[in-house]
Amino acid sequence: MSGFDDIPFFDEEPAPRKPQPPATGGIAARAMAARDRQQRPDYLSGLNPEQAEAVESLDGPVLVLAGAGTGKTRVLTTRIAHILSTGRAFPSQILSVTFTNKAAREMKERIGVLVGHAVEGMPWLGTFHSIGVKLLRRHAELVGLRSDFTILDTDDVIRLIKQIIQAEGLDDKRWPAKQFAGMIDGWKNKGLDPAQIPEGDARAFANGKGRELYAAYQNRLRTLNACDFGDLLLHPIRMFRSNPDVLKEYHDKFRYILVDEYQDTNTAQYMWLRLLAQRPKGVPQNVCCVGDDDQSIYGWRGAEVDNILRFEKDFPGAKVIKLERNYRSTEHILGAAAHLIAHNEGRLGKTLFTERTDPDDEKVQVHAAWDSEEEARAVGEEIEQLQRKSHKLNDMAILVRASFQMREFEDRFVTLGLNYRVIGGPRFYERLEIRDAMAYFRLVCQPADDLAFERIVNTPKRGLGDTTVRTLHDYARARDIPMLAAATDIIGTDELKPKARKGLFDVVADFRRWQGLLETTPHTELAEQILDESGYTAMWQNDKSAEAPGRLENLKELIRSMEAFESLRGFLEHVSLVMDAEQNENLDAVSIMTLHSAKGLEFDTVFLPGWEEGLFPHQRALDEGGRSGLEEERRLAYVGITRAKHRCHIWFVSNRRIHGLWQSTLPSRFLDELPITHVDVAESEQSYGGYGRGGYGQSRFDKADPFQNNYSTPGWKRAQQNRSDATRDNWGSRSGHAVERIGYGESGPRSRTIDGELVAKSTSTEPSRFTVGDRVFHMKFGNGNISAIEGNKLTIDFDKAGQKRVLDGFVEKV
DNA sequence: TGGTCCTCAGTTTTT
DNA sequence: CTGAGGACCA
Repeated sequence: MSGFDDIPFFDEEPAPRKPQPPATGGIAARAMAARDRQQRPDYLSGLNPEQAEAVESLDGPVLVLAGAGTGKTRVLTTRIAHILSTGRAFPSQILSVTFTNKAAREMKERIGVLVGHAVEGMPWLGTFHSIGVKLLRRHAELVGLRSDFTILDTDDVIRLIKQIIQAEGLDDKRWPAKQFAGMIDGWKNKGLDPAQIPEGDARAFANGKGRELYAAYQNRLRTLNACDFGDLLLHPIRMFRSNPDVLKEYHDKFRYILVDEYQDTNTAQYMWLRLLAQRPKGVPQNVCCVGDDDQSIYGWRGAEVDNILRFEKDFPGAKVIKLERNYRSTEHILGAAAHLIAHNEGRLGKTLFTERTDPDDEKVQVHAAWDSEEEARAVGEEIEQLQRKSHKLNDMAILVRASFQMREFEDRFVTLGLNYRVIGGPRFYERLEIRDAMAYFRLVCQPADDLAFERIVNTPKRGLGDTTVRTLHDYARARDIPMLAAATDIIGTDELKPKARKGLFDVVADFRRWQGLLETTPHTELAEQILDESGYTAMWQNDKSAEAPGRLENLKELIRSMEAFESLRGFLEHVSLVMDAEQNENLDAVSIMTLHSAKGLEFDTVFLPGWEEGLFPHQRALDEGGRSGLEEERRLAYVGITRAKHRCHIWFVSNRRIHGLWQSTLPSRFLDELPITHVDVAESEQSYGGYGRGGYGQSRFDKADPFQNNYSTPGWKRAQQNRSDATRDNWGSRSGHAVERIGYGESGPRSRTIDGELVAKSTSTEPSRFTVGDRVFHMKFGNGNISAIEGNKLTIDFDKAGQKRVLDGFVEKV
């Protein structure tokens, strides 16, 4: 390597004020390094020995196995600061990859703080995808694109695929575009071209046309000058493979490579990294990957834990550093988490420990509730109690397995007047009105963006229905021109009816005018003008529906958020990659989110509701993922527990409403995998009965608490047995215990209570043992009369609880 | 073209 | 039970 100034890139920073980076391994470098070791700079002083080693091992491959709360981000950022301040590389010579924009943003901030003075940029710190875009914009022509290609999001992709399926003369109902989009995504995650996909996969869709459709889709993307998210990884890989000279430029350029959350990389990302990390024999591969195999929870979307497990083979001579000293949680929380995760096989094996022990630290609490309503109520009460002891709501979080669980908490918090915020719900940029507006902007910047054209050509209504659009589409395809251009042509002919022609004429004129203003008018102003002149704003102003005002407000917000950008183009690029909008952090509120979105976060108090078989671990994970599915669920549980700093409260319920029907549930097997030494079973003052309090009968907890005798009540033991049985057929065994009785009615069908589908199907043909008008008793709702029967689903008018629908296994004739 | 009815499905999510 | 998406009719 001769240096950096002969690398022909123009966006790199000018000559540094700091010391010149000497050639690696040079005498000066070693002297400087020695000096730095003697006078350890500030930023190194707070590190523990393992962290310091991870930061200072700069030559050769390094794998940092960073357990939860062990200072992973700190190591990464300090390592970069160290590289910079020892003059080993310029910011532009460090490639640093994260998975989310948020992680990238945080790293930039923290590096800035560490280095003190302004570090220009870190132009190559970003997500795999944003770095992919950057590479592609420079070398687009090498993969058959123009550098102004557009990036399609999921919605665009689905619409495009739908068109392709229809164009093939296939029934798009039988072969849903969404499903195929998922398949393509899966293939791209694995780095597969149409030619490379497995024969079985190719046959599985559309009577064996899978491969053909995938190829057609790629062709279509190329004509549209567009990429989907997968292409942002695959195109650079293709480009590097077929242009070794270009790859070499980047080899010379990137002196250090860092990868965050390595356990989440998929095969394509892995190939990408391998390519960039290649070095001639004898040249050290300065790759540093940071991750935690125990926190790999994205297998279902293509992440390969294997990548991290295989690191030492992939990068010979790699140094592996484990960070196990935890700075986040109490010993009880760590003890519980460690014991749980130890049930997984195929781990690299870390055990977190902490040096702080405080006898006042609370153990992990396990609570039982009668049903999910009570669960929400009780959690709400706990939160209020903590609040009274002046704990901040911001320090509390409810982490659920599936988003439908959020609703009951939200309902409850609304009635309590408790502030909450839902993290991860539908996103700002995915809203209808925002996407419409964006389509207008896209088409102004990108006249060839047919998907944008089709989206808004008749929004607001301009009398341009399906027929017109199809005519335009065919016209454009036949001549291989964009649809907007086709529209321009076609209005000069008499191919359209006068009404459509007029409408189209106006649209074309509008866009031509806006395009003309692109360079001269400030972009926020132009954006507003576009929305007004197109009639889009008016469309919502005239809309009387309840959402309309909100939508208008969102449009204003959209314009406002554009102010931070220099141009419409810059804004569009940002949005296509960064779909998140910032949350209001000033409000003190409880966070509600899924376990998946909680990864990387921490809270003083964490509530983990819904620890029941079938929900957590999720039935589908077990059915589809088998053993590895179960292990991933267990890692998810591990992630959940390790989010907590001081208090971790786990809940399970006996009855949960699934698809509108009340079903009885069994405690999660994960509860049994917690160590009793670090866990307390919460004894609650209040009745677990909920409705039962009023005298409909006793809650099962009045008689038997499943936690008595260290989790060894007969019911629970039996539940354990049933679960571990390979055959799911022995549901007949039962005793007088309440748990059993609820789930498997005396003479009811032999069906699994957790799995709603099985229950529903297995009985649909059998005649019901009940008839309308029967007087029945239900454990939760008490007495009532049957008013309707559908298969095994009963509609019952309860005396006190009102009308409910329940499964027949839950009630008895009186 | 717009609204209403019906059917169907129903984990997790980033880019 | 809910929400989405499609079919169907005015």
